[in-house]
Amino acid sequence: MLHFRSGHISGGFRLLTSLALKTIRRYIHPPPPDLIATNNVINEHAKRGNLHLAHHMFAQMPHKNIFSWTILISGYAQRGKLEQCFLLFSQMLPHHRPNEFAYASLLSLCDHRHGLQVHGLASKTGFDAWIYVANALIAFYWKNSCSAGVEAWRVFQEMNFRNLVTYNSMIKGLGMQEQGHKAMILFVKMLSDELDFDHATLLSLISSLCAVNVGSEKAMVLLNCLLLLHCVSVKTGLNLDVGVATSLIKGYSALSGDVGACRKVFLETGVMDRDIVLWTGVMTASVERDPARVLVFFNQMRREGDFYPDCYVFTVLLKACANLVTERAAAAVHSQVVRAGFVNVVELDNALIHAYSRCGSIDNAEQVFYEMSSRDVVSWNSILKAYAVHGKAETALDFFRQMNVAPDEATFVALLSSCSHAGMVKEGTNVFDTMREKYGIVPQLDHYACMVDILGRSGRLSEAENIIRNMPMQPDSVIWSAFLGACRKHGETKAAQLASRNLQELDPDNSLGYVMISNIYCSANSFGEGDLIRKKMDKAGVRKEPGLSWTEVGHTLHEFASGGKRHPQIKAIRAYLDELLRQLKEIGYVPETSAVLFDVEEEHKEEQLYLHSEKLALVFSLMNGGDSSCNVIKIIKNIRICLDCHNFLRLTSKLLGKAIVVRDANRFHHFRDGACSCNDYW
DNA sequence: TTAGGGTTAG
Repeated sequence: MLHFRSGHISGGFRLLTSLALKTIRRYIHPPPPDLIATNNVINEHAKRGNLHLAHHMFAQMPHKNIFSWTILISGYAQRGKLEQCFLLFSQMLPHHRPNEFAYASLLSLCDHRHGLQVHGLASKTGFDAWIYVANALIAFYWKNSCSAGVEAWRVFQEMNFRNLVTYNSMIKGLGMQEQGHKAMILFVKMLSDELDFDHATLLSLISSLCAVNVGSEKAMVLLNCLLLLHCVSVKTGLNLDVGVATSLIKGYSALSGDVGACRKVFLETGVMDRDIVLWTGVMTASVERDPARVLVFFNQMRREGDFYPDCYVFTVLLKACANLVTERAAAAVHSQVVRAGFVNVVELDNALIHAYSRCGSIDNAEQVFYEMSSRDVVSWNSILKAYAVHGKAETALDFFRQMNVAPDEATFVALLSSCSHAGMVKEGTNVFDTMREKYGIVPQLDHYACMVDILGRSGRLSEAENIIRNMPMQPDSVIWSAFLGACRKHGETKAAQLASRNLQELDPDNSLGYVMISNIYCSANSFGEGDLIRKKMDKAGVRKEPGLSWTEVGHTLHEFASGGKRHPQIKAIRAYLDELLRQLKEIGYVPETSAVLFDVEEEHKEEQLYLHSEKLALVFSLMNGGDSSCNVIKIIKNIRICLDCHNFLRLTSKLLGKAIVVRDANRFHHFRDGACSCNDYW
């Protein structure tokens, strides 16, 4: 079928005439059967990626026709071999006029410069009006667009005839440029043009919705679009297509975080249809909210299908291990990665650095980083972030000086949080200035939050407040909670009231805005006012996150709640704890009763302190021989560690000569010989 | 023979 752009009618007509003549000639003088047979064999080899063999056969051919050349060019194009494609294309020119497939193949892998040359040549020969070439031009311009797709729109608008691929390419391109709402509008136009859509249309549309970077109001609109597209896919049966199902899973995960909806889409696919991409999609959807489920899915995938995990699967698995904070699982995945032969895969190594760091093993994270043959900005940011949360700010700053790739926004978040964890005001301020002046990176909310934390916690509250007042965007809840934390540390009740009010307004479900100010009042013995705040919080239906700790003994992760009433071994734990406390008191432990913020008698305050979840977890680990796989006792805690528990763990490490690592909500504390890596600044 | 689903720095 031929189609012409306006203004190219005469060129198109000449082309039509010449092609018609060629067709007639081919009819009168058909190519010999052996030529067709050889072309077919070369095509098979090229499609399967046996390009050496295909090229060898091509070179041996005494007579080649346009198909022989085009088949090989397409084969190289599909494997991304730009140089070979161009070489073949130019070698073909003296013998044959390139056809639309040659142009389209070439365009599919062109960079901007080469693509413009191909477009120029196609225009000269009139081939740019052919729908195959025009569609390929649309895809090319979206991929290489520097102007939000202006050129792609121009090609689209100048086409007299558009088909399914035209619309699919436009929708895909709009998605790539984060214009999902426009993709939906185009989909409606496509329907009004009475064009049928297919699985690729839905797939691109759904993906385009996830790519839009919007606030919460627009997220609702996008979620409604997703629900609509889900209905359309069910109605047409396209939800059974494995690609559509994968994009639906990603859509629900990104726009609603509804793990149940993701699982439902997954279960609707046929067991035999499931491929590794679908499995990766459903695992990724669970990795933040239900990381344990990722491991369940992984085992199910191995049982159900003949799949060998690839880099993507391993990367998601490692993220699940990081979120589960189990070094044993991370190390097991690491050994599988090595056995599967994945070496020097930068994304995988980055995920390993992150997983080891989050599981408390900075040494292993460091080792992975050292052994990488090439590192990208994520690798550097991952190790810098690791040093930040493990309290190694000097090392982070030193590594930054050695960084041989351009830093980005995340680099400076890592550096500023290093300084904030270590209380390094001068260095932090210097990093903040350098980022703007030397690297031209405009500070975002995260950077301002770090600066408020650095200045506020060091006691420079008025400077921190100035940052909040003068920042170019509206401060968010993270900024106010950093400021509120600083106010609590320095007993600044008045400033805390302001921060608390803002926090309650910006994040009404967050208990922090209530709990912190209530604690400030209680610390100042204003129990009445503290109680009032708690009542206000209850009335608003906001619940304080209960203090929980976890420790791994044997192969099981044990959970402890503050008070430990529900733990089956609580009697034995308390007996062990009493003896430990007696010995600790002998070496100078004094219960920090100011850490108990209720209006109760002193002796009851002590009693409450002793039952904090991390103390129970530590005792349980000691009673059961700790984690026998390593010499370190590791405890994970969901909220910030209190002053008394910090003292208790510091002295226990001295008394028993044991290393203890605690990860609280903010960072890691490495206790050894009576000292903590945070230098008691947290 | 053009388009078309999954990964890493919270």
